[in-house]
Amino acid sequence: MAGRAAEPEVIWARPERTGRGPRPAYTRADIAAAAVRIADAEGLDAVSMRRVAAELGCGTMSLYNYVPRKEDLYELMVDAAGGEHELWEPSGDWRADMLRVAHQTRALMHRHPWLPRLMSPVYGFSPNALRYLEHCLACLDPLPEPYGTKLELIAMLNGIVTTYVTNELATDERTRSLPWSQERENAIRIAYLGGRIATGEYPRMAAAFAEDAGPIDLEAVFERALGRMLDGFGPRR
Amino acid sequence: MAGRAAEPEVIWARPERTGRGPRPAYTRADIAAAAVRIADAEGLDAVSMRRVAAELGCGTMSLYNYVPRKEDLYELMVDAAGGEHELWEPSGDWRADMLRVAHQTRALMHRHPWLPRLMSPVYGFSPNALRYLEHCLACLDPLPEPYGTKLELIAMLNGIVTTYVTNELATDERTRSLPWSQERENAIRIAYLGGRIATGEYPRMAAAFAEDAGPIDLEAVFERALGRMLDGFGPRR
DNA sequence: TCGTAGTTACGTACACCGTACGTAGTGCGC
DNA sequence: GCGCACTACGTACGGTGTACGTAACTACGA
Repeated sequence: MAGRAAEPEVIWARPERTGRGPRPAYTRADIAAAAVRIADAEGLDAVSMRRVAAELGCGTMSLYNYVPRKEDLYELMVDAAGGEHELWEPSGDWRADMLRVAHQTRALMHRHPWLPRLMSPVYGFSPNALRYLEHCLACLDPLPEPYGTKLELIAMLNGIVTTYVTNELATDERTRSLPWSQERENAIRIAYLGGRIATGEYPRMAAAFAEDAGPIDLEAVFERALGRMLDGFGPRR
Repeated sequence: MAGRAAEPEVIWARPERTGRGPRPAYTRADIAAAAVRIADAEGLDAVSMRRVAAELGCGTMSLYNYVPRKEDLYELMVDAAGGEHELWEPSGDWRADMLRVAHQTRALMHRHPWLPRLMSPVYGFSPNALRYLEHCLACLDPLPEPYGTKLELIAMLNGIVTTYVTNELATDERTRSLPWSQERENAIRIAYLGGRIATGEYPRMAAAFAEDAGPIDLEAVFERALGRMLDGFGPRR
């Protein structure tokens, strides 16, 4: 009694099972899986404590025995998704390996479109985050730089992937979600933008739109961004 | 009657004033300013339709005359913050100018810590976003690349700034928010991480932490990231 | 072996959220 | 001057996170 002590600790620091009392009906993995299932099928906003509890088949407040705050539920989800990273024996070519990491992360985020929104702090040292980091560092073994630099590289890689995938997803979303037909939405946008540009206040924007290099290949843009970033590291040039 | 047509359009495409009926009591700028004031003082989560209406001194539902959905309120906020960008006559050195842009954006985000969270799609063509883009393009005039490449550069710059500031803010937040004293929180984290590392499963992570190059200088990390990114562009090397 | 303390489970309740809808009043364009 | 499009705003609905109280259960210390 006397108020259960609120625990600010990282969820990974508290043991999943303490030994006292009846054995918990679910594991953290169960809970994470349920939340991920909902988020995949109905979007992140559908993930509420009530909904997850219903998916598990337990009372809403029972969830709070496993997850002190909703934020921690999110951490469980991110970790579960991170577990889908398949790791491999480093090839010896750190550049190729890091490109492969980036593409895998991108695929992961496309499979779980809610991931980017939950990844604001680069990584929270969840079990699978540690596995992932260790793997990246292993891939970077051939790179003659201190670990500090390697961690910077990894952070930057994750940042770029997150940024680009977020953009891709936003574009997808925009074209899919509204039944006001994409053409109508686009027409409105173009009309507005065209009107703005026609004022002559933005000559370079006008030129950029006039340039019109056909439909932009987002995949290629992603590739170029990665390449340029990795060029910034590597053996002293 | 017959249901007011829900309007999916971008808020910037609808005129602020139509001419008919009583003149609106507030301008979009008033509303944006109120929301920004609240977000700055009490955090983004304190920005609710009710709260903003109260700040303005009007009824909650009156806000919906100006802003069809809450999401549009966010757009107003982002645009208002974007208006704080001070633009200058390009120096002729595009690299220096872009660094200056980056630092200014970073400062802006530190002044308005809620900004990164609202900037998921790189930019939504709000009035101030257009001003900003045009200015960046002007700074990039000396760079002999097509506009497509320049836009990629700008997107990447914004992405990196957002990523790094998000990290900085998360760190700040973590150290500030909880009165459980930062030492306690840190101690728990270190203990957990140390325990994990001690298992020997993560030898490179262990080495990375052992490297211990003193307290990390986030500012310097930011600078290096920018430099490396800009190196990826520039005259053919 | 047996209390008892620490857990699990979960229903109820509260304060808050976004916003659909209806109604009343206002002032411009025809 | 009429009518209509607009502003203003109160009420209400279905949702949210979660504090708190209670009952059942089990592993440990005596």
